[in-house]
Amino acid sequence: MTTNNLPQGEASCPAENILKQLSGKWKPQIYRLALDGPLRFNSLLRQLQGSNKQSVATALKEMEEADILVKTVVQEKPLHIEYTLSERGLAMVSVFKSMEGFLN
Amino acid sequence: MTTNNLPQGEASCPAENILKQLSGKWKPQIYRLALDGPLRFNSLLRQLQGSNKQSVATALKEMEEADILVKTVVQEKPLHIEYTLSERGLAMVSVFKSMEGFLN
DNA sequence: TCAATTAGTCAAAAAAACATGACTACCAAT
DNA sequence: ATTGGTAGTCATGTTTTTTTGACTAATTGA
Repeated sequence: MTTNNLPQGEASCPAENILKQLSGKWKPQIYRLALDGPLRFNSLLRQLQGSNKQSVATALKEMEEADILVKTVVQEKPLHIEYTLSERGLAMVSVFKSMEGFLN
Repeated sequence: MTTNNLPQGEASCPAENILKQLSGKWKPQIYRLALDGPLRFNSLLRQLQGSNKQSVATALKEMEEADILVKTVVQEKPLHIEYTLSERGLAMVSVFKSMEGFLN
């Protein structure tokens, strides 16, 4: 059992939720790449040096659940999936911008 | 060995460093309490329900190393230690402010 | 001098996060 | 029919983070 039992993913400090949604080994990089355009699984995997399917899949799923990314099935030539920043995800660029002043 | 070998705590994505400095199970709460005034170890421990000495000590040390908190020995009545937000730490309030728009 | 409060450290265990390798399933082209 | 690309899942193992409980050491008040 976890030590503090709060409703559902609710932290005692508001920022905790956002921090969790953005942190982890791959999420910041995924977020950054998503700013440049839609992401595709295998391509992403190749771009994230040292990553692996499992971790990337988990990160994508969590970011989707957190409404940062939106997953779309693209009905085209090779029928594939795209991950794009949601409206909320795009708005979060302000959070990253605010961090840029602290690059020690 | 870690999968990516970059200089020293340098991440491939600038925000990663800041995110690391602020995340962890206790850091956001500690940060928040520090906004209200100087922190003292035992008092902090009591306020952070479900925490433990070790984790709090580690968080404090890391936040000090990241120049978020400053540790001071206070030469007073019961001779104690205080943790206060550094200039940089205080400035980081803007990062937390920017997160407040995303309280899902 | 005894007990409490100050602020921790240390070794070990438990829990959470991350990585590995095998496997699945669909579609398209050869 | 087989190969290769799409996007994953699953069980397992390793690594990192967090917790537990015992211990230390200086200071203070009775």
